[in-house]
Amino acid sequence: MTLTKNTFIGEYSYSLDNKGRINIPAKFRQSLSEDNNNTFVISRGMDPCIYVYPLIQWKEIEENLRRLSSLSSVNRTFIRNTARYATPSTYDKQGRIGLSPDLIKYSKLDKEVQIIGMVNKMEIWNPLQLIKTDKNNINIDPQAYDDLADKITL
Amino acid sequence: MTLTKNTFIGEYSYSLDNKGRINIPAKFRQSLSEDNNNTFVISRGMDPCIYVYPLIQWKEIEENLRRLSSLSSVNRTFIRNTARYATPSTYDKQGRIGLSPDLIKYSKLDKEVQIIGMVNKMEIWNPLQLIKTDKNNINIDPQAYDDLADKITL
DNA sequence: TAACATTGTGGGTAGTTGTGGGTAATATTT
DNA sequence: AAATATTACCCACAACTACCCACAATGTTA
Repeated sequence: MTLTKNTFIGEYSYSLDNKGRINIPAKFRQSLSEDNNNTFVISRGMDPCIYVYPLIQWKEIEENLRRLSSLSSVNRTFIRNTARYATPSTYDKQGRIGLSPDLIKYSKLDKEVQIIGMVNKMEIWNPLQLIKTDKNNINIDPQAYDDLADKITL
Repeated sequence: MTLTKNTFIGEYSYSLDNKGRINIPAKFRQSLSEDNNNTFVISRGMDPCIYVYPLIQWKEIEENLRRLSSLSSVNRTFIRNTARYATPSTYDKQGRIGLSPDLIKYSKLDKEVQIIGMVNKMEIWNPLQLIKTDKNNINIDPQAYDDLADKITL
C-alpha cells in the first residue's frame, strides 16, 4: 500500500558498499511521484547525518533561494551554506544512490547504516551517531516540547 | 539527471592551470540551456571570489541595471561597479574557461580552487579565502539568519 | 510446497571527466 | 614588418563514474 506521494516514514537498516553506494528502501522509491525522475537531492543534515530530498521537494527550496537578493551578505551566506553541500543523485537499476566521500565523512558513516523517514525527506545515519544524538536530546527544554505539543495533535 | 536549467548547486575542487584556465564542472555545463551558447559572464564577486553567470542570467541583470535611473549617485556607482568588471567567456572543448589576471588577483586564486553552486550563478574561491569568510560570517546577526530559516523549510 | 518475483549486495566494463601540454591563429608591441 | 605575447584549438591519458550483469535472501502467488 502506498501512502501519500513523496512522503517517508519508518526506519531501515542497510549497508554502505565499498563504492560508496547505498540502497534506498523500496517503499521509499515506490512513494516517489513520477515527476521526480527517480532522482533525489542529497545534502548535509543539521545533525550529523545526510538529508535526502525528493527532487521536487528540493526544487521548492531552490525557488526560495533564488528569490533572495545577493546584495545582502546574510542572504549570500545562507544560500552558500544551503546550496554548496547539495548534489542531485539518480538511483541506479538496483535502487542505489552514490554518496560523495565528503558526505560520508561529514556524517561519519561506516558500513552499517540507518535510513529514517522524516515525512518530507529522509535521513541517513551512522547508528552510533544516532544513539549519541538521542542521548543529548533527552535534555531538551521541556517548555519547547510543550510549545510544540500545542501546534500538533498526536 | 538534469535539474532545473541554468541552476547550480554543489561544491567542487579543481585546479587553475598555468595558462589561467579552470574547468567548469560537467554537471554545471549540462545544466546550461542551449540559448547560452556555451557562454558565461564572469565578474568580481561581492565577496572575495569570482562570479560566473550563465549568459541568459546576466542579460536579466543588464535589464535591471538599465531600469535604474542615473540621476541617483548611488545608482551610478552601483551600475559602474557591476558592469565594469564583467566579461563574457565561452568554454573550450574540454569545458574550461580562461580567467583574466585581474580577476585571479582580485580573488587571490592559487592553484587549488573551489567552485560553489549558488543556484542562479556559481562562485570561484580560493579555499583559504572561503574559510576566512566563513569564520567572519559566524558573527552574522543570528536573528537575521533565523528569520530566513523560518521562511524556508529545509 | 513449488514456482516465481522482488529486494539488497557485490563486482566488471565502457564511457565520461579533469588535467597537462603542443601547435596554430590572432593580437600587441617594437 | 618583425618579434613577442596572448588566445584558441587539438590530442593524450589517468582517474573516476554510470551502467550493466550476477546472485543470494526474502517474500508472494498458485
